[in-house]
Amino acid sequence: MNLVVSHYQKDIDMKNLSNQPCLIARSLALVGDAWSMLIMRDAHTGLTRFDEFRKSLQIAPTMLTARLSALTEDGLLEKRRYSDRPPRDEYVLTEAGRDFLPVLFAIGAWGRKHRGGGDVTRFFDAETGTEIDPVTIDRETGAPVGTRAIRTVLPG
Amino acid sequence: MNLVVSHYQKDIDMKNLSNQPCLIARSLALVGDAWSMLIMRDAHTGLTRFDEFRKSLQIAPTMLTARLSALTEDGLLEKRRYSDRPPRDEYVLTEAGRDFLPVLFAIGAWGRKHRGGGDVTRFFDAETGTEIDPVTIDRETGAPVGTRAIRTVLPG
DNA sequence: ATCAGTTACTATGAATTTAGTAGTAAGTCA
DNA sequence: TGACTTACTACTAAATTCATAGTAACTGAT
Repeated sequence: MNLVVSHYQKDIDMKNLSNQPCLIARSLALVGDAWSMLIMRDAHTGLTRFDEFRKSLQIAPTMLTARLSALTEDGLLEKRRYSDRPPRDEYVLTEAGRDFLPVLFAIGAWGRKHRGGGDVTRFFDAETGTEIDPVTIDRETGAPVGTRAIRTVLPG
Repeated sequence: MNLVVSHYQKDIDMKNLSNQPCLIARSLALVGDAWSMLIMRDAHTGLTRFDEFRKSLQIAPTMLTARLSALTEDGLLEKRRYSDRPPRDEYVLTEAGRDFLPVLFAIGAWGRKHRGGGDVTRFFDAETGTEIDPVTIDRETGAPVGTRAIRTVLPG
């Protein structure tokens, strides 16, 4: 009985982030936890295999299975067979997964400014050799986000 | 006893994201969960009071207390008394909190591209009236993140 | 003076999620 | 044959999250 009620609520629940008009909430429904973000980070550094993620993150295998499945289901990763015998799959970034990189860099830029210091991992442009300093701007005006007033328009 | 052990582990744990060299991990130690991100989103839309957040997010009060305390402790929000009688506090963004906006917009931009459709909340530049289209670029080269090869340099 | 209403919480216990360890399936390699 | 690899699943314990109810300290209306 409880299960029925709970299941019903889950389907129509206003809190279900995926159905909200706010795109931030919708995105967070998929990657709104640290493990998923860190898996995306590692995928961007080239990791593809279960054990690579497990060793890098020191994550429990049950959690890793759950997150990789969810990210695959949600279209950020793709499961690809790299060996038939023994059967082995790896997880590679999809286009949506690759598009997630700016989010990671924006988070990293915030961390550099507000949680920097000590030994940190740094990123350089491979062509110019300069350190990457990510800024999020509005493509239209070129103004960095946060430097101008914003008008929010709700749907409906 | 359990408390002592658990506290000790928390301080030296290699998994403690706050002490990692990766700035993404360090940041996620503070805001690596959906509630914290959504609170930051709401704070940016002008919400400051406990009940405003609670009603907007439909979050359990225990959770909200915990998140607001953590965000305050971590320097993204500041607790400010707005009434002495009765004693009432509100939570306002600090500079670090305000600097978090680009992260939210980067997440929203990803959502618009990959989870868009239906009714969505939109943002416009108050001056020009054009819709904001966030892009994260490297300040030095001007190249959007993800369009060029990156060299990662680990510390040590 | 009393009583409903507001705001910002805390208390409590149940439900759910996460964590950690061990074990398994399907192989390969020496 | 036996050790090793890889990608998991099973299982239990621990921790977190959730929902609901209740409390503290008022204000403002009758």
